[in-house]
Amino acid sequence: MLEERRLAVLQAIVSDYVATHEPVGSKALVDRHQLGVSPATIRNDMAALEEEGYITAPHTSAGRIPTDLGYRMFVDQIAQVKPLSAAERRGIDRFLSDAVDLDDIMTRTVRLLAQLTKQVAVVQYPSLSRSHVRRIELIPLNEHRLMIMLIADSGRVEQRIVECSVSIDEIVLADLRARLSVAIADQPFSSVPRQVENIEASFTTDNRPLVSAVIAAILETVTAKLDERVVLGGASNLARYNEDFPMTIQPVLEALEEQVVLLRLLGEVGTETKLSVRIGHENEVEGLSSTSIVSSHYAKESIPVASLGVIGPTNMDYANSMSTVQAVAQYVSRFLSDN
Amino acid sequence: MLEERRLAVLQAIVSDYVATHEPVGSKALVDRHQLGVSPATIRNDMAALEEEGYITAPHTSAGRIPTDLGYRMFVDQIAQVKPLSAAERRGIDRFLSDAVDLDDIMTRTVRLLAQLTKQVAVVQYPSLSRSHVRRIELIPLNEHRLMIMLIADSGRVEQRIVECSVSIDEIVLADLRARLSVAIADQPFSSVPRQVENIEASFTTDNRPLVSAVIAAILETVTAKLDERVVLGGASNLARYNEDFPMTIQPVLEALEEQVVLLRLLGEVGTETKLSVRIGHENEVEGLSSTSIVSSHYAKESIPVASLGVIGPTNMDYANSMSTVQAVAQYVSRFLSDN
DNA sequence: GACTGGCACTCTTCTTGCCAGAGTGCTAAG
DNA sequence: CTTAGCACTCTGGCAAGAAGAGTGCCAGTC
Repeated sequence: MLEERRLAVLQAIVSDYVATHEPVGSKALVDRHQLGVSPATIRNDMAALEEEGYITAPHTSAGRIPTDLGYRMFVDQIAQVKPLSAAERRGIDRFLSDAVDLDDIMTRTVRLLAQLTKQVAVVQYPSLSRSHVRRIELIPLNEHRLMIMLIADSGRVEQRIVECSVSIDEIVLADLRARLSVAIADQPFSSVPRQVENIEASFTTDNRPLVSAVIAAILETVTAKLDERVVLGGASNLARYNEDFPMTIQPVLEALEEQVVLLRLLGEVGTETKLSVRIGHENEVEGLSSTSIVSSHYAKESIPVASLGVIGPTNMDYANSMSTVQAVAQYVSRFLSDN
Repeated sequence: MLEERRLAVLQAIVSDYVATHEPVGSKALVDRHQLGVSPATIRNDMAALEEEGYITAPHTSAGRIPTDLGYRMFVDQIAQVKPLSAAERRGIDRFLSDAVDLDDIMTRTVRLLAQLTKQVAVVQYPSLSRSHVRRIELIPLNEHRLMIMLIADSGRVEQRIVECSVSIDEIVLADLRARLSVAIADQPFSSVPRQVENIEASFTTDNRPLVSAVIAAILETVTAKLDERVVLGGASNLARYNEDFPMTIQPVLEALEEQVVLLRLLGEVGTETKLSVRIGHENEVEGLSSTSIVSSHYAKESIPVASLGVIGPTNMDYANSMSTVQAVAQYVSRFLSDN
């Protein structure tokens, strides 16, 4: 009974604080929740909870606010994520189903997330390292320049322009394209370096400059750009939580501009757990120690290909964020797989 | 003499205010600038300037701050934009010359601008309406889907996926591509709708579904996406001017997320004046009435193709912003033309 | 006629002191 | 284990006063 009620108290504190963003006191708690005991009892529980590190008091005579640990406990406790309403699901469905291509899906997803959660949203493009090459094209642009296009089965397209000192021979190019196509089409991107390594040797030395330039560019693309792209949305929602953390908006904005940081935030794709919540200092990126990240993988044909999520203040509405992120991830997965 | 000194006073007020962001009084003015007259004289001039609407006093006994009109006068007065230092120019050159393709140029440019001006930077991709088609490709992806690629002479690439109910015949596709290529290659994008309108008729009815789907997609791309792309950078600089305008950051962030708004901000490309400054309420976008925009066209081979610029508080350092924007625009123009 | 010094006046901002309110911790009793 | 009561502490808001900054105006000077 005791343990049980303490948990209830913690939950009540978190949900009240999340709603009001103000320290919550013992009296307010018994008023707003049916706990069946008096404020004094709650106070004892609160003292215990504070002792254990789940909540803290900003000063002697304010109410309590949850610590990161308290949020963590709260989040872990919500084992079952509450499902979205039918209307919300329909909204998501409608909004995403108008998308015409991958770029469009990504843009719409990020808007959707930002709008539904009122937080900053981040969506990662399907990782090349988890995709297969669908097609490669070499398109001559002029005498000395050509464009390489790599199309992934996820719909993602990478292009790159190659400058070549010698003039480009269309026949050689077609030959090269054919060989490349045989070597890497339908292969995972991760195997591309291995697959192309012998191609250069099969051309005459005359054509080597062109071939090696192309291959170098391909290698660069598949290695450097492997996970690179992310889109960001809803930055204006940051302004709202200025109210609570006046100081912290700058580092957050800075971090958001760094793609690398964003990618780290979304975390490694491939762990089994789908929905992940990182609270406050649990994420090691400096400048974001007072923000929480709720993220999830999304998949194409049941294989996780990338992550998406939202970033907000630690006192955000976890229940809502978690269910929204999960639902959106599911819808995106379905759309990718259907295509 | 009288008129002349008033102008000097206005200039002094603007430059002091821009530097300190605090109302500037008569005493401070004579201390920091060699005006050769006493504070009392300055006060008379200030009263006159206030009368004419160039400056205003936040309250009875604070110094004066420039009005939008005052900034306007100040900006118009700086006819000759001061050139950047050699070191700065070298920095720009070095940073941009590493760019490998158009995307890269755009990304680097926006970073450069944000960094040099400490403001929010916006760069528009070369407008399709000012570009010519260099090449068109139709790439089959599978039985029912193909990708259209339109490559502009500016290096910009637009791609789009087309879904087709009938299965795609490679021979027809090659034929279509050839005809499209003849029709629109080296033509301005604006003429594409006219050039393709008769192509459909030259195919047998069997192939019409495919052909019309492709043509519809092309039309959509060249019309809807004509000026669409912009990149944004340095949003974290917004946080800094939170200090002065605590309330206004939210609408600004919101406006920045709307591409349409950004495009309107950068203004129509094609007017003769290169460097443009819009101050405060001079720009009609709501929510940005306390920001100024310094923008410039950039060109490819002397034909202006798009704009770039910075957005900042009205009390920004105009001299620096103007010279930086101008210099960066020149460099970008050179890079585009050299390629 | 243009400039200057002086002076009264007006505001803001900072500090101080004070009071009310909220919330706690503790103790003693049910 | 729970509850009521009470003393204690801390914040936040408000008012009053002092200091500082800057202006406007007037009378005098070059």
